[in-house]
Amino acid sequence: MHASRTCGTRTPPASEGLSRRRAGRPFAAILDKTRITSAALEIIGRKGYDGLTMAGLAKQLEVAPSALYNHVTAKRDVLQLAEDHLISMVDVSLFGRAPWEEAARIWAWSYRDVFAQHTSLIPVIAVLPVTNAPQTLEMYETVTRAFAAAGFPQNLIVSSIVAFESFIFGSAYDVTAPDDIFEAGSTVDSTPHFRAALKAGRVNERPADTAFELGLEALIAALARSLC
Amino acid sequence: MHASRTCGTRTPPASEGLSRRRAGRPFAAILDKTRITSAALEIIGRKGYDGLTMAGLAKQLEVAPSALYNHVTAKRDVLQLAEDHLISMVDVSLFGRAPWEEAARIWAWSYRDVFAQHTSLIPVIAVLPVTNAPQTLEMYETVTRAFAAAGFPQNLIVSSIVAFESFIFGSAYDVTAPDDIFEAGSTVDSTPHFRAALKAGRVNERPADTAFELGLEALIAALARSLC
DNA sequence: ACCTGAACACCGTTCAAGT
DNA sequence: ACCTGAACACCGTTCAAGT
Repeated sequence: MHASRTCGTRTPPASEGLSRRRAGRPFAAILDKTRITSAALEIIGRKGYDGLTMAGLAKQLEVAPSALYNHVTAKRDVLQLAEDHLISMVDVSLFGRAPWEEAARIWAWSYRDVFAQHTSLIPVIAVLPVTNAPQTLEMYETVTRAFAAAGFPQNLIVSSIVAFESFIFGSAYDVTAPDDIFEAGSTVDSTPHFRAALKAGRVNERPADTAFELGLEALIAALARSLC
Repeated sequence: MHASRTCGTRTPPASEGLSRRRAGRPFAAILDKTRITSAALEIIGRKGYDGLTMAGLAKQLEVAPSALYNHVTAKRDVLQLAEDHLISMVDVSLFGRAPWEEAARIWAWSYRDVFAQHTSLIPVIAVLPVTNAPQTLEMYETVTRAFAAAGFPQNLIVSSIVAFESFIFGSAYDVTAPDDIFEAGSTVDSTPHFRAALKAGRVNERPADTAFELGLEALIAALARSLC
């Protein structure tokens, strides 16, 4: 992966011209979607979503920015490629091998954790047609099969998945919230009830986890009822 | 509101120089946060979040772009002002006047509807310290008081509100998803279970509403149990 | 078919200068 | 105190030209 950094001691000769391999044939393709995706993920991991620019991506790939547009039609495409790769990191391994509740629990937690580190992609996935996202489609297939096998009524499966996902995406944002997000800060306290509840609820040093568990277990428990 | 459009037939004299009122005193302030907020909301409503630029905002206010920076430190501030105004449109009127379940239901639906029209502000609110958002703080106070009055254990209130909000924000995105988001489109169908479930679940022409109701009622039902 | 180089039409933000 | 005008350091994207 990303061979351009720290690969041995190779120091690219700055003034020797292009060092790119060229076959005898007219052209050796330099770019493809796979290389673009992994370079994009590398940059996002290192500098965040705001640090991902088409110019920076091109630089990482040692290519002119305009060259990218031979493989993607817009920056949005790059984000969609990254998103689909991210989905493959979600843990669906327990579906079909453990009770439905337990498999859904592991799936939801890992789904949230993956996107908590990439909240900028949430607006992308939320509107992304799965047509262009094979990994995403595969996840839906796996989850659907498990829900059906667990005894869910056929007509409730997609709605249930969407409900889970909505909660997961919203909760992913919550993970990234600053610790002092609820600090009222005013000298005069016009929100005594809220402040008291805030104090009483601070039992965990990871409040986002407490809220996620509460909501997730509520969803699982209520949906499990439509099984029998 | 926004007096600069269609106010009578006033045609501003283009070549007569500044027509801005100036008192005898050194200066008449032209900008303030209120004017900036309402102008921003007007632009967002007309052209969406992507259409909101500092230059466009300045133009709407008949001012140089740099003038804005006397009142806000960055564009983020403008978005936070808009967000706080949006919160005041959420319906909290039933809290304290109706059973907890019913009040929470109305609150959640209106909260989702408001942000479904402004999904671009979700990343803003999710990380916005309430210190700078008086309306948001007021909503939390109202909701907290009602939850406490309904008999919620003090230490669960904030987590419950956060769980609701997470589900609401995620669901707001879902409203904006294109209708064909789940169209697999491939000739060979590698996702038969998912496709079948999709077909069976399409009972409503507003699938986002079906999923939201399912999840919301699950949350309400499960949380109501911690009351008694 | 695929890449380069130059250009276009924007962005948000800063800052000296004015009043 | 608050505004203007000019400038800065970027953006994403297009397109004629090369090979």
